[in-house]
Amino acid sequence: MTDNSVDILLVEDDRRLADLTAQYLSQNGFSVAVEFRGDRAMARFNAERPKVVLLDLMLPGTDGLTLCRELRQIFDGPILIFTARDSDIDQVIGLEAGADDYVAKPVDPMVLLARTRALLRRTEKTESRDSIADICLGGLRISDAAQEVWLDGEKVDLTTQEFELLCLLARHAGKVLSRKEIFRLTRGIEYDGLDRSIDGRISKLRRKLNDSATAPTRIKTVWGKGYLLAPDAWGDSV
Amino acid sequence: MTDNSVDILLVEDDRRLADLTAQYLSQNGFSVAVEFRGDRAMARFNAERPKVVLLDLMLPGTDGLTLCRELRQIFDGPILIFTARDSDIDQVIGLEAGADDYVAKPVDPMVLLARTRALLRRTEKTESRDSIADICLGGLRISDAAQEVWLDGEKVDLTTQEFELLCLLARHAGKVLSRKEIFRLTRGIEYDGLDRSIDGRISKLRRKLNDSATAPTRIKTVWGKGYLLAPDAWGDSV
DNA sequence: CGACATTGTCGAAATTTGTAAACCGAGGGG
DNA sequence: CCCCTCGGTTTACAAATTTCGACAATGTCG
Repeated sequence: MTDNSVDILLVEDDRRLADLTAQYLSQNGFSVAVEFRGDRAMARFNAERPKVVLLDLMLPGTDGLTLCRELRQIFDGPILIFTARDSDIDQVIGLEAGADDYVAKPVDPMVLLARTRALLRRTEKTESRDSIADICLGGLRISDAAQEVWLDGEKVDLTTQEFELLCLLARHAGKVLSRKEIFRLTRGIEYDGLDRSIDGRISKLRRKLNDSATAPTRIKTVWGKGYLLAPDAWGDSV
Repeated sequence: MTDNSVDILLVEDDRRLADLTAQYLSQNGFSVAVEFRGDRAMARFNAERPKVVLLDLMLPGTDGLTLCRELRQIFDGPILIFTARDSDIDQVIGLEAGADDYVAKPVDPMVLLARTRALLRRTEKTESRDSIADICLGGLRISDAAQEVWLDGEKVDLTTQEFELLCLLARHAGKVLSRKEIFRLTRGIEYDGLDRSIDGRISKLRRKLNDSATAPTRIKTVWGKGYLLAPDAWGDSV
């Protein structure tokens, strides 16, 4: 899944600084991709799939803060803002925009490295849920390897896309996934805001899993947000 | 939810600064415990079980850095160091010692708050999986995981927003929440002062929970302030 | 008791979702 | 090559949910 992706996406318009920083990070074991323009950053993010994003705020094209908010919609990993704008209120705004850290320029690359490491230390600890054996939730068993799903001992016949969607929801059981995220993670393209294919697939999935839209026990709708797979709310293990 | 534990443990020997900081954090919805001595910090941590630790480095008793490393052995949650020692190398050492963030004194409490929130945002996202205890108040049971509400054994059918609102009130049961706060926490936008959607939702919630506006037993109106969810054993004095 | 501010409730308009039916393109026989 | 099937997408419309303003009811203060 997350194979040929770089570790760090560095969004910075000052090329000399960007090169220096990238070089330092590379020397310390990270693979780095550099993007100079704000308006290309999202596309670049999609292409590179980095673990961390280091973001300058003053960018040609899109504003860095806007970028941060957009990124946050589809990216769970750490975002670090580093910028010349350094007032207290700027920091607060940056952090409220969804950034994990905010450092003022000029910044010693060593500090940037230490902070990046601190962020990764925190996120990598929890992200060990990628390619495991089976996922079991209530009467549901999802075999990732065999691409099969069993419900209360009965095998459920799902199409490829239905299976992908169920897997995705299961891997993030209990968390709401927006259509935007679902689009990105299953098809790698941007959600245009009016596509209904996800809804249709959810509808079919619900039928096959004996679930209903009005009183769902497994796949729940969070109005205005997205869908979520309920974790084992059915009594057994906690 | 974790109940009788505080949100934040503040370890700081300057009492005036500690009080000021603690007060500011309290005003913004966090419960805070303050510890002045480094050598008592570990014991205090065990007693309080906070979600976050804010740590000064210059302390009587144990050194802050040592404390940080020890703490890290038994504590997975966020540790934020804030100190007067501010060289780049100090930062790196602090972060390598296991801290999640490092800010230089003097620091605006607003910034400290924003950074604490950023840290909590990141850890709570992943920790919500195993701490899915239900909230129970009188005959009311709110299951955050399953997004379900039960009243006296009967399941109550709520919409997403109604559920969000009830959850919010329940998490702060006994505390008045202004429309401004409710707006910010449920929709992330500012309250314009004349929108009535909250009131409308409260109205519907009351009906579904068999509560009345004129003689409320659960959702009480605090005139000119906002709403609050009454814990069960309550008369009417506020 | 007014004058004013705040809250309760209703319903129309706008937004979002559920779902069935139409559509489309890629195989797979015949 | 044509026809058929199947998975997948798009369209269309109904249903559900939310927003937001109107207006009555209620509370506060002088």
